[in-house]
Amino acid sequence: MKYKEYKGLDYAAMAEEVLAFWKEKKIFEASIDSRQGKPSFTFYEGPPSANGTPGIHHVMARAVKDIFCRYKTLKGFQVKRKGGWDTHGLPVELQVEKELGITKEDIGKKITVEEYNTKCRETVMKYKDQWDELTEKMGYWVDLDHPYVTFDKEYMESLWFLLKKFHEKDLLYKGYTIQPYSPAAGTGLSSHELNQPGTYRDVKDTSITAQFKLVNNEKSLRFFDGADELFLLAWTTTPWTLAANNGLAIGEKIDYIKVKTFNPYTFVPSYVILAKDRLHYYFNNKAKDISLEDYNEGDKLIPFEVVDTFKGKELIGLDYEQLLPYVPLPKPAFTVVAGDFVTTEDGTGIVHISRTFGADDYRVSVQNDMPGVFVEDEEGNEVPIVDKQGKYVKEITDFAGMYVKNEYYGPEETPDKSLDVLIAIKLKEENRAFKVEKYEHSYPHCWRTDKPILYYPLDSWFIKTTAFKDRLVALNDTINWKPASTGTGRFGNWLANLVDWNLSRSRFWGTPLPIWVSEDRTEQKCIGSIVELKEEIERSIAAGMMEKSPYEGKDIDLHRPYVDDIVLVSESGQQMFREPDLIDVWFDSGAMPYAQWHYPFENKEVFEKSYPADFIAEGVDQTRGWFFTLHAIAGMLFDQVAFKNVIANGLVLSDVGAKMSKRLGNAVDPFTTLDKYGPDATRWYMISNANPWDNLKFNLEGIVEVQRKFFGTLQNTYSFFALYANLDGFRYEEEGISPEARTESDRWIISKLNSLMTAVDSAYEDYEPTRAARLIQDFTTDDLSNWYVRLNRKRFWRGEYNDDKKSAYRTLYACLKTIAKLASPIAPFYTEQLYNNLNGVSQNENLVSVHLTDFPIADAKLIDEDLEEQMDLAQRISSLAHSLRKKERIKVRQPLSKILLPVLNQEFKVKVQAVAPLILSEVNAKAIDYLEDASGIIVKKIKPNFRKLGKEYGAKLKTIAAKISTFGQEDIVSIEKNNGMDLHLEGEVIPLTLEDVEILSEDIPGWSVASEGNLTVALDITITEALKQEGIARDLVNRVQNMRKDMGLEVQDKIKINVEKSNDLINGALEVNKKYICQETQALSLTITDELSGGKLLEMDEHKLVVKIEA
RNA sequence: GGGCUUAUAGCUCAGCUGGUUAGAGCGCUACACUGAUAAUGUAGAGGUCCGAGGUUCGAGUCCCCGUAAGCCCA
Repeated sequence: MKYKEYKGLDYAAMAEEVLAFWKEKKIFEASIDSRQGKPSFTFYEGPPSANGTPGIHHVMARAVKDIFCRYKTLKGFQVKRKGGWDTHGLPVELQVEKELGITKEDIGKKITVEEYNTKCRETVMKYKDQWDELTEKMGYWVDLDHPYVTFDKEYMESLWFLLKKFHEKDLLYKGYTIQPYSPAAGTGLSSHELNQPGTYRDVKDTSITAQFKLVNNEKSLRFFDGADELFLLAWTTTPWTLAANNGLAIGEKIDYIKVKTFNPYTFVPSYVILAKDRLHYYFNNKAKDISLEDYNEGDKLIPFEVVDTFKGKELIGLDYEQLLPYVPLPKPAFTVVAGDFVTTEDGTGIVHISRTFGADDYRVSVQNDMPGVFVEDEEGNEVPIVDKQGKYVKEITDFAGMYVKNEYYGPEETPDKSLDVLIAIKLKEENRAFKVEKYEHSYPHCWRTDKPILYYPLDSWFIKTTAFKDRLVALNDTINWKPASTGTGRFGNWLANLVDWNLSRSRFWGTPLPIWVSEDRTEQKCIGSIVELKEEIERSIAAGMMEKSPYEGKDIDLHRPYVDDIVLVSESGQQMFREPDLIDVWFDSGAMPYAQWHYPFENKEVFEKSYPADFIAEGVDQTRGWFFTLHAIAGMLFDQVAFKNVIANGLVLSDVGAKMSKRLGNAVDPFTTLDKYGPDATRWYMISNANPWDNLKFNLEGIVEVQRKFFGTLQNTYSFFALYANLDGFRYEEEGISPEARTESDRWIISKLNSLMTAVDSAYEDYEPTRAARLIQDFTTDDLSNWYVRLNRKRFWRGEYNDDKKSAYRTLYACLKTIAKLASPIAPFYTEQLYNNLNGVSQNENLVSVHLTDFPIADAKLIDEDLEEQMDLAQRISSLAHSLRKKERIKVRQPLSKILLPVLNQEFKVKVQAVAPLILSEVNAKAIDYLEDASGIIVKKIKPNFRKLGKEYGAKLKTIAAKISTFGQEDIVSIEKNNGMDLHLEGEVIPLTLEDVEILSEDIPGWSVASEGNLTVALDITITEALKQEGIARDLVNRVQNMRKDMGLEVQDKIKINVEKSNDLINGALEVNKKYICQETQALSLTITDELSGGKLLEMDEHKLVVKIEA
């Protein structure tokens, strides 16, 4: 059996083969089964939605997931991973509506809810095949045969179970949110509906800048400062909300001013407060020089004087009087609070807050506990001061029954003066209006009725997440976030500013809220299982509430419309109807740890074993989505984290850093990419190029580079091994020399390899895949290929199959096999092939797949740091010598007699001596001449040790450094001899030790030198006759080798060389180096003849030579 | 508007707790090597480390204020 040899490698085709192999041998299954009984490592798959096609960023996200599942498998864990599908939600509904050419309006009219939902169910899996194909092709191992599907009855039953738990704990309650609402249509609008083109229109509304009168008390004393009355100016384009004002918001960092002026309508002298930046808008600059005394009532120009300036922060907590006191409110209403939404782009920099009619307003009111303006309706329910038709309630006595927008009136009924205008007049009369004007702005309109919408409080069900805020924060602190900043920053801040989770959605395709409420709304029932639902239906039928169950004669389906038809009976015997909302789809996905196992109805043990997750990974855009809902449900119901480690990966952008989108046409198709470059290079590129949490500027050239640089080099190295191993019949059978007894370079690469194992292991362990990939890549290209193989090539193809050769094979074999294992989580296909190519011949591991192996464990005995350091020296010295050759224009093939190397200490010399043969062969020189200190020809340089001196002397460092730089050779010698020196500086004595300075050799007089850091190298460039001849011999070897290749000879084929007699130098060179030439070229003989016919004329520098080769 | 992240060579990225010539790969140019060869080595060109302040003997690194880009929230 031979190691497989390749002529070029098609990575994509290779991946196909490996894929077929995995399938046939069921390797994925085996990777789990073989870990039976071992500790489990739990991974949760965040469910994708299959109603869209997968993109290249999914390859990224899934590569990250796959890497750690594979790694943990290698580490001996059993890693079960269930696939899943997210199936509910608005995107599905929208797609169905698009396909059917209908709108939400038509549901229940042109199409029944049942038909609609059936269509949703079909549509949501539309691209499942593509997703499965991508999963398979990219090598993402996840159980696709038993996925969880969020629309499954069992899955939804688990959701109901969880919702009931929230309900039992009194954490599920009904409140309201401020939503776009169309009074004309009598319905709320989704943000999606609001984003339809044409919704926002420019309209002219009456805007009012109102004067809110500050209460003069201890808190506000500093601002009054002599004023009788002091007003905060706040601007609104919806004056009808002023009657519902409950607070004023300012920007903490904004500068505000107090201005002495006159009210333009009542001419009353007034003090007003507004943002400094807005002064020019409210006061005419032409009036700035007019004195307040010169003002006469009715003057067009109103004088003003800025009398005070302060930061917004100082205004927080001030009390003011209610502007339109129709409905009284308790404190802390009518207080100044901070709002992060306040700007000075328009208005006064002070914003009127109405908890019932604005989303920002609602939020800031809740944060500051400010109540909103509500009244009671006939049934005793709290309602806002505008009813659902858009009319003021009776409590607003002056305007009761008026529509708040003139557009809501019928064509004949529209009053001349709109409510906004009437309010403006009222405020002007009361000296409470500072400016009234028509203002043109963009305002959303209802797409059904064309009339303006209101922001209005609508019923919503909430989960009381705020009750668990502290606990959720504390639990989050125990989670290992990658990157950490997402956990502390983005996610941490989100938790710190947590508001209750709004669960309600007014939709059709989703999990219905399992809450039934009695007619008088005093009784509630939350259903937590199918069994319970069935029992309640029975009870209801028995009580005569329903004639028959909607499920009679068919399977239970918890979707709409069936649940809507269920009328239950309350304890007191009332009818109970289901709350019409669906729940937020994020609850679906956040509940997957439980629902994927149909917990608690089935699989209790499985669930308990796999909870919480050890690891999850998704895009950072999931912070407020999946990451949060997982965390909230786990924290609130189970007092647990849902996941212990999480990678929040960044986005995949186009090569110029723009967002990829199908619309812009810059989206990269994952399938063509995988087909063209293969999955390994694609994955390796994505992981090695940048950390997954950084955004990736996706560049196909980057994949090409990875393919060439990493996979090409690795494949070359393997091919090299395979070529010679096959020739020599190496099969890893014979006992070789133990690793400890091998050559320097063998021991060095083995040491490096063992260091690599530890480093890569800890990189994976720390969830740093990029670090792991780069470590493996650097080892492969730099250490293994460019140094070890290059320097040891001859050992593989020259001479007998002896111990040294066997050692070389064993060493290279071990390196390649270990790389296969270390890299297998990232590049599962190529490494599989590499592993099986190696192990398939040697059979020294009884396994059929790299993915069934154990992660390599470093042998500390084989790590030799001194040796690694020595080799580092060898590399640096060689590199310097090469640069000298370059400078002197002497090619490497020309041997030189010696390298000169200054040695400042014996330790250094010993290290270099250990690797001297390598250096000599690398730079083609005969010897190293160590220039000892004593030789006296080395010129030294001294540098202060800034790090050490800086700590000790601080500011004096500058003068010390200046002094040191003046030192000559004698000073340096003296410091070395006396282990230091006392520096005399401005009367001070500074004891300088050897550690305080760095001494290095700089120059060797009379030689051409090269220096780098503390290394200096010189080259003896005298070329003797013997050296010259040797150079000629090497030139000939080179030419002959080329001719052999041109003739198509195999490596092991023997030849005869005939050379035509030339000048003495060349003839001599050939004679002297005959043996060498023959050995290098597999020649049986080298004959010099007087005349040679049919030979080839070779040009070697200035020499010419006729040569003929016979096979 | 708020929160978070990023900004270093033409491109993609390193640069640990602050330490004195800021690195690598790719690309470009030149030279070399040669039975791994569509590989490889050496060298060269290429940098206001996004900008302005500050702390410090010393700042790519720490602090502050900006600018630009991205994401989430509003």
